[in-house]
Amino acid sequence: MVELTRAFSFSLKPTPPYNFELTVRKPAGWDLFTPFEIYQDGVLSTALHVGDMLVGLRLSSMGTADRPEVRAKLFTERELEPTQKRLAKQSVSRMLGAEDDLAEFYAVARRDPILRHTLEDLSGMHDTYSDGVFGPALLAICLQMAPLKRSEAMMRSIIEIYGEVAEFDGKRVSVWPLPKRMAALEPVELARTCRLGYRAKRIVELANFLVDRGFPDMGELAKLPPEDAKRRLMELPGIGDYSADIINPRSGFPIDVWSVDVFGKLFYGREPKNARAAVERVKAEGVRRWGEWSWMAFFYIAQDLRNLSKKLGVRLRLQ
DNA sequence: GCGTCCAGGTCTACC
DNA sequence: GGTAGACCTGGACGC
Repeated sequence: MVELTRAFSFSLKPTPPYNFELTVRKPAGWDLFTPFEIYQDGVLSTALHVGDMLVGLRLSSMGTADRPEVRAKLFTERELEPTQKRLAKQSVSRMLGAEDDLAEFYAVARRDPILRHTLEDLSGMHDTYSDGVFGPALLAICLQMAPLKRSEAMMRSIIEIYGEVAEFDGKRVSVWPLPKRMAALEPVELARTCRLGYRAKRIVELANFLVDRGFPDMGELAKLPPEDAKRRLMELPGIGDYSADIINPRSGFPIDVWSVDVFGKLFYGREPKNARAAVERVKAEGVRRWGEWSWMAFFYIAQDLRNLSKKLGVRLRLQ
């Protein structure tokens, strides 16, 4: 456990519309940074690594979706220099999607027969990002070839056994481990302790790749053309087309055997008979329809399945 | 209770 | 360059 006793506060003025609650607590249950974060009375207590530094974060909203203001208190083990504080504030702003302008996507969505329904429910929901690729990559690997329940169990085990616990503001929050911690493990041990099966070997190889060769963080990846960022991500051990689409910031259309049913039904009115065989076809149709906004379309639809089922009169498989 | 199937993919050997 | 087959595990399902 790491006690984070130093703190500084700041506020962010995100680009409106910005709905704080929808952004930090996604309707489909996607975590902001860790499954162990705590949301109570409009306040999110979470923790993460910024670079190699463990930080705690207390987030709340002081504004509205149209005039947003996010109050943040950042906790660290040691006092930060002014420059470090400025960089940390920039990182938090980027990770919360505070600088992303939704206007162009919303213009596309309002004209789209499927997406327009999601705007009624999710207006102001921004996509969020982690700092490094290791956490999202672990998530993607745990999602491979497993029911969601089992994927969640694997992720929780990794964090509980090998992650760090941040203690700050009277709370304890467990976070994803850093690559250097996982690189030192024996795959057999990791597989046994976290019930990871063949994924353990891939995770250790991935950790060693990141430690030995380095890799751009999410901010650097976001500056690359999306196809270049995806190519870089697919160089990582255990990361293929689907996983790269999950990790790639602001890009991708990650169709798998679950989402192929959902989007098959939305596009063609029925679930494909052979889900695996239909992945490429459904993915191509999504990219054809939504182009550069494919990821945002996927993101908004995935968060709104229950409402879309009612509004469109189709039965969509929930997550 | 037991056997079989398959799930929010990726990698490798083989052609 | 394309593709079948292997890969951990555990819940669901049929019998």
